[in-house]
Amino acid sequence: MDEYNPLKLENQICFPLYACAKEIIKLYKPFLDELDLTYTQYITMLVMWEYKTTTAHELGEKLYLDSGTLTPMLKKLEAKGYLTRKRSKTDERNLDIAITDLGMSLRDKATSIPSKISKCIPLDTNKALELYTTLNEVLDLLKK
Amino acid sequence: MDEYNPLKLENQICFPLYACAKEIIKLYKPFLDELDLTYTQYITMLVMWEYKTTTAHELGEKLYLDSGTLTPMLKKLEAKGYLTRKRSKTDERNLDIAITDLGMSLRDKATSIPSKISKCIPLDTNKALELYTTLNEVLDLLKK
DNA sequence: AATTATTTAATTTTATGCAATTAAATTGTA
DNA sequence: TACAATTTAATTGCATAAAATTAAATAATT
Repeated sequence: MDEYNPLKLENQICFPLYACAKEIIKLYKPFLDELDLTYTQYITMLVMWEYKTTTAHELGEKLYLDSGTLTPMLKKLEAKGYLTRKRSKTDERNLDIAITDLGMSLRDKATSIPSKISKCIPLDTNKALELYTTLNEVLDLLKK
Repeated sequence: MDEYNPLKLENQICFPLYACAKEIIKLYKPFLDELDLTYTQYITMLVMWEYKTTTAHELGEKLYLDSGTLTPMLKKLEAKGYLTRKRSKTDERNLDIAITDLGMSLRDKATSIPSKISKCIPLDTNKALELYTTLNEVLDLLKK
């Protein structure tokens, strides 16, 4: 019997998380291709569909992304006509982001994605619920 | 009471996974900096410490990485003197990877990392065990 | 009012990550 | 033996991702 080896790939908490995240994001690809969105653009649109307006800073906090990733990506979404970027009137350091009608109309095409993805993931509903509850908890606690 | 909205960020299975993976990999940064390894280089060394020799192809399968990511990274690890890259004698399409003594000596410095990381992650041992058991199961099932 | 500190987006650099293509080697088959 | 199909690493192009730096604007302090 081998001794427990903490340096084994599968015994580290990071690796299954890392690999699983990549593999599951890959599942979204064919569906997102139909919407001409990359994965990061998709999660950005998820926030925009829900809140309609926000700031670059707030988006970064919600998505765990910094301006180095956000800035060029938001410019692309603006170029596609899905949102607008505008300096805030009250504090010009802030960048206000607002969804457009075109961006809002994309939402209908996206509603079917979550259920399609669920079918591709080999986890029963309870296990899946438990999984993302745990992960959301960890995320929350890591923030502090 | 709001209706359940599957398009909410936190209700998608992908997002907590994606964000959690990123945040947790970030925790490794200070420890890996001491070893002059990036995260992907670290998980590559985890495999090398365990198996000593392998091929580029096998590494890709274990780490869920393709040659576009592996090739330049393996060259960097070779440049640091931690491993060697050599065409296989029996099949020159294969690239044999072998750990060096210098690479092997790195292992001692890495043994303390997993326990240090565990202390940074707000999850009790059982919950953590359950988490990566579930994730490893999903990974396994996704392969089929 | 002037100066300093803070906040924020943008920029730069380095490292993944992945799809698509290429090129070399091997295998299978007629 | 030839030749087509397959396998594999390498290359290319594009999109993140994160750290470090820069620059602009605002807030705080004296």
